[in-house]
Amino acid sequence: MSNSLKIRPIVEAASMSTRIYEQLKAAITAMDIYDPDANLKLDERGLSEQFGSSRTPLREALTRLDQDGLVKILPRRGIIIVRRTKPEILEMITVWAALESMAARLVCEVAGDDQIAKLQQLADTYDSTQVEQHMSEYSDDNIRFHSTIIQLSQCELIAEMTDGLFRHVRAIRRRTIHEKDRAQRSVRDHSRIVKALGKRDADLASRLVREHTMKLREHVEQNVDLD
Amino acid sequence: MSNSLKIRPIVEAASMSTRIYEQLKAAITAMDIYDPDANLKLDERGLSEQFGSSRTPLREALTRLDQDGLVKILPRRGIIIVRRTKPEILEMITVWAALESMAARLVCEVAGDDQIAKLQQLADTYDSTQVEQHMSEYSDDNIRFHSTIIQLSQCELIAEMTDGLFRHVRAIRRRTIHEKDRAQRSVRDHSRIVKALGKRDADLASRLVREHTMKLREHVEQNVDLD
DNA sequence: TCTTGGTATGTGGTATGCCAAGATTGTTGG
DNA sequence: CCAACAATCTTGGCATACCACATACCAAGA
Repeated sequence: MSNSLKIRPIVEAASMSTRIYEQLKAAITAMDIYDPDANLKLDERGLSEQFGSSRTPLREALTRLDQDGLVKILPRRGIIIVRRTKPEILEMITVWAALESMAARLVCEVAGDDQIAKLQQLADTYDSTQVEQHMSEYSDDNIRFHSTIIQLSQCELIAEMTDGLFRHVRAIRRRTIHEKDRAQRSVRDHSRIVKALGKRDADLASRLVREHTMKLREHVEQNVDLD
Repeated sequence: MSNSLKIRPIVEAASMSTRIYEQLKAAITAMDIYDPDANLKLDERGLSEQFGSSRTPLREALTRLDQDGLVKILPRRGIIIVRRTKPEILEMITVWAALESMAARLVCEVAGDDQIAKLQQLADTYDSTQVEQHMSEYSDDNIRFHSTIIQLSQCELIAEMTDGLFRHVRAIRRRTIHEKDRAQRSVRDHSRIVKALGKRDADLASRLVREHTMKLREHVEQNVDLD
């Protein structure tokens, strides 16, 4: 045993409004906002009561969510959780493609071989022949693969920006049709991407990443129906 | 004369907080925040008095500015206008490159020939030999060229995201050294970009745009000194 | 039954006041 | 003269009250 005091850093108590903001964000992210029966209306006074606070910090949280684009505040009409239209979702995927493509380029420059090896591991978790049996898990690991690329790029801003995009895109995944072919192709794409990163071929890697994500765009455009 | 009343819809007045938000954003954008003598501290109570409002709408505006990353609210310490660090600026330029590069790709697909012609016009305004004499105007036209590409991509999201980036990058332009060589090369780059767009060569156009912006990144990295 | 003005209610916007926690200044004991 | 402590000021966080506008409901008249 150590002979020194074991001090854990004081968890800096977040302000009430910040905690409310985070809780609401998590709650909105978790719910299926594209369910036609979903209740998208928020009640300021009711919520402030539930959180045991006054309206002021709650309103600050809502302002931030509004700024994030998660809710829309309509003066004297109410606060609603926003549903993205299909064109908006497609734009998000396009931007995602642009950012991750650049991230791949950066990875080629700054990542260590060991880090790329870890990426390899993520890509190899699933064999393309057995993906179909583990679709639900694959979905998460798929996201993990992509966000790992972004992490390895060491570009904090790209990480921030894609974080918001993932949140929205994830929400409509429940509405996507899972073709088995797509999953298999996805696994193969990942493998190719890792290989390009390993060879430090920035042009190839960024192209593959872009094309891979744009395939998703195509898929959503053709197979996802909101409303 | 018509026999019916001619009524025009009441222009819905923006809320106090929104107007304050916009004014503050414009004011912060306009000032030189990297001037060592700049006063970066904001006073809630003082400002609310200046705006002739109470603290509440002002605080909402500040919350939004905080969310935008323009100011930082430090509990019980004050509100300060944030200065970007050099690494942050470099990341912004990188993201800008990624987004505009994708925009160029989209332009190849969706823009009409007439629109590209208009872009050509912007690019041709300056001859590479006479740019040096009109540096200040060129600076604005330069931005105009790039934001036009983004407009023509018809991707609203890219437009939004780059808008915030431009705001920050523009702020440090006052601190950049204007080498005449750079301006000349810039003009030539623009010309090449337009040509690629005209030929609908998406790969080439996106590459040129990316390289062009990354040159700026390089330039800022080597020649701009904040603090 | 249908139209229509009135009214009650819901909802976000704003004003104001108090509080707690840093920051600052002043004071005192060594 | 200076360090340490205390009083005071500053400043953002929060609670509460009231307002203006949107909406829904209702009743009276056609």
